[in-house]
Amino acid sequence: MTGTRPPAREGERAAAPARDRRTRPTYDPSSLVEVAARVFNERGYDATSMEDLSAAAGITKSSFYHHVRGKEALLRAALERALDGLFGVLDEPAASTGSPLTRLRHIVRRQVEVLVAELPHVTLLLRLRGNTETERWAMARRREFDAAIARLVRDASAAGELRDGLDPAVDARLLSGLVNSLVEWYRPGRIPVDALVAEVDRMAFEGLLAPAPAPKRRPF
Amino acid sequence: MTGTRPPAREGERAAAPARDRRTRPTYDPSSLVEVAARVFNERGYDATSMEDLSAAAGITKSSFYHHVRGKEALLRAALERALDGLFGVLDEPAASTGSPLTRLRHIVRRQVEVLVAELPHVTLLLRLRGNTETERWAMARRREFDAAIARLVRDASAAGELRDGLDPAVDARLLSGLVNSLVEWYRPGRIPVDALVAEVDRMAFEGLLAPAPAPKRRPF
DNA sequence: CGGACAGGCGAACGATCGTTCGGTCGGGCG
DNA sequence: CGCCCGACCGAACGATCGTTCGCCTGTCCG
Repeated sequence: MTGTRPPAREGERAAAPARDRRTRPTYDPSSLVEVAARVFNERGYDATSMEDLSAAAGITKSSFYHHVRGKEALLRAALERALDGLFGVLDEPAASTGSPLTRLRHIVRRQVEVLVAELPHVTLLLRLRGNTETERWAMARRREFDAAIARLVRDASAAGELRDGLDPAVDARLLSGLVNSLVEWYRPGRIPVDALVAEVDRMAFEGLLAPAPAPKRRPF
Repeated sequence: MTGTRPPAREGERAAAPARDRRTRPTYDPSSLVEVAARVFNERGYDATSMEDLSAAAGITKSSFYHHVRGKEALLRAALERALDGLFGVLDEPAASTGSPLTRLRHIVRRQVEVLVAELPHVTLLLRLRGNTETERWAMARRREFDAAIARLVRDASAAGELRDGLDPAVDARLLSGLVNSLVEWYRPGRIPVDALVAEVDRMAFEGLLAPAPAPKRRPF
């Protein structure tokens, strides 16, 4: 990191609890994970120093180590939260009842909601490069999730519920890519979550195009 | 980088030209940029050391500096190549003739082709965090490109060429996200480029769903 | 009142980072 | 031949990294 640092937004330090000091649980582990995930996403995991993290929490680097085992432990905690959210969707009853297409659409819609609810943690998950054992573990779990989606797309295609002439393997990738790309631009509060869910669902399954005025297909 | 390194694939060093040494232009700048872009993508820019880069080129770190100004210069060169490819699409005649929808579809299809042709460089561009001045410059240029897409989506929507009830701003983001997500999984040779282009186009504009057997809309 | 203790701090550790420097080697050319 | 110069290298630079250590300070409990 010889490079000049980004502007380092105002009040970044203010993330610390507003307790006027010297009251009991100043920093609980889970709130520190949240702070860490946010800074990891701003700078990238590798470019984030423990100094950056402790400063964002409002204490010095050495104090920070009283609450946290290390940098990689913070990463793992954040990634677990993301993965728990995603796999939780697969465990819902609606994820395994009905036609493949019905289940797929339900999972996609819920996946969008989890992405928004756990935005920093899922963002972190989607940007891993696999440099440490922790990262490779999380990437493997993420691949399992994607594989579940891919299986559903394949089943829906086999059941004739998807457009003809498409490659289910490619479409599964594109579908995941479409959903996951949310983390690159969505910020809470800009648009309501249910509107976002509807927009993603319609684009993925119905496309952007206006319906043809006089459909040539299946003329009767 | 305290973490254990990824397996470091076989023959990574073999990227160096097979010249049996001591012949003239052993390493030209542009091939080194290519090597660097590849390693940057594998490890992430910040996690990549000059040692990693020089080893991938087959020479020592100090020798590497005879061919290259520095780490950030390599990044800039790679990013320029990506941006030149993308903006080149906007300059094509077909990008400014015809209806907004026609122009949009052409740009999207060409954008996919550029992504594939310049896969490592565009991948690098899409993963920037903005830690250095070079990164922030490239991110700004990338935003200009995305803004051009967003403008076309808005125009197509205003012309009634897109499905009703959609938010053009959101759809532009989703469309870019869909296309850009290619860099996360596409590898050359797996599927032909034109098949990929067709698949992206159909998913984005027509959706995954099979057409309804008896269309209720516009019954005559 | 006193000792335990958690929270916080400055200073320092070994490692690794990007970069520089001085020097060796060997083919091309006057 | 002798000189030059580009390719290459080992060693070292200051900076910064993640992590540890010893110490101080207030608070709570017995």
